[in-house]
Amino acid sequence: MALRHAVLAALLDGEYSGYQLAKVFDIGVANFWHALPQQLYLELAKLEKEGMVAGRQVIQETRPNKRLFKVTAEGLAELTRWAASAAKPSFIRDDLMVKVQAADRIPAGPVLEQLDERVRVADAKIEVLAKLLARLRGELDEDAFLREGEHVGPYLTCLRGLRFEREHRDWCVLAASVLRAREVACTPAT
Amino acid sequence: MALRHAVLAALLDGEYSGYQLAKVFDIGVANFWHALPQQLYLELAKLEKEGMVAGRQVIQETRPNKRLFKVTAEGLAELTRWAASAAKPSFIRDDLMVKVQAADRIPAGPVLEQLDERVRVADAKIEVLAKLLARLRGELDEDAFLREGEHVGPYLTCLRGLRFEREHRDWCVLAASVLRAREVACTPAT
DNA sequence: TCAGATTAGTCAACAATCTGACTATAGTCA
DNA sequence: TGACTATAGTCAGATTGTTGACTAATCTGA
Repeated sequence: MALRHAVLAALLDGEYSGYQLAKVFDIGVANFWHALPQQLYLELAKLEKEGMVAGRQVIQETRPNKRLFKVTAEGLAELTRWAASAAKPSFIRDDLMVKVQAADRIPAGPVLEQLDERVRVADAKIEVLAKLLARLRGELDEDAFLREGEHVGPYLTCLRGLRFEREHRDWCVLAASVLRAREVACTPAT
Repeated sequence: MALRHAVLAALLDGEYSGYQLAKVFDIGVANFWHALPQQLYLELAKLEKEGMVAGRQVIQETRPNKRLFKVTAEGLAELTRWAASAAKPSFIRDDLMVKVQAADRIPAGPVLEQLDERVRVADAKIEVLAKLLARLRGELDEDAFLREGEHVGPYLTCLRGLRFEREHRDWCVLAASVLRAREVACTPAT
């Protein structure tokens, strides 16, 4: 039950509507906690009922109205309490790695295509994250920001996301080249 | 519904009982697909009912009896079919990253302790994975194994696991040192 | 002007996962 | 002898997460 805490942590950045939160989640928080918009709306509703977040209606003329949420003192207390309790070990789920695990027993072709596609997706993600980090840093260089910048938390987690994507990308390139070389070695007639 | 495929991929290695599979999962497959023993037993039962795996009873005298499972032709076909369908994007869940995200708004002390603990856990995991890779490699060096070795799939996925752990470790060290430096800078009286 | 995208959000049904307790037998160590 | 660990596996119940459809307004481009 840590989605609630991921939501609270994301809302520390400022006031967001459910819709905006979904966007923010997708580029930032999704690096360590993936969630669908539906989950977020539901979780925000629960958190509001429990007094962890406070919502306020914003009437808009050119857009549908929305409700902005911010973390209450109680929400911050809950986050603090939770942060002090033991963390569960991290875990990854990755279909593609399952496929690579089996790649020397099943046709490698489709897996190779998916590895290539992943490289493209990772490259795009790397670009987005690099830009986001530059924006968070502002005028400062990385060392200075880590020493003195505001909101170093989101910066650190995005940095982890960036490094993860780079590693992931490099591994996909390696795996694809290894499997490709072996495919050629096995079926020289193709 | 990819746990079934992770189980099939793991069983390609050889015949395992549910209990053994749980062990194998924990060190190898858990790098990209985490599952509890209960899930595995359940999934094996389902897969057997559908003819994807075949179980055979092994009577033991010094241990409780067990059932060993292997992938059937039908199971391999299902795995092949699935491997050719589109992979979902990978996702991570990590409590500790959520805590770091919030670390500049809540007391950082407990988070720092957990980061240190993570470094220890990651170091242990790195050692286990390095040994596992050396065992899989046998006499060959890495390049040679990737070119000619048998079962390159599990090798590649373990390699990804090792790299992930190293990155994770390094990031935890960085995050802890950044947060620690800032804590000292903020509260010089402590 | 009409289709499609964007903003903003909701709901129900279903599938997957986790928690925690449970049964057994055999081996080890003090 | 009694406690603890390892092997081997099962079950029910609760929580979480996913799928897919739905409402409704406005804005954008062909």
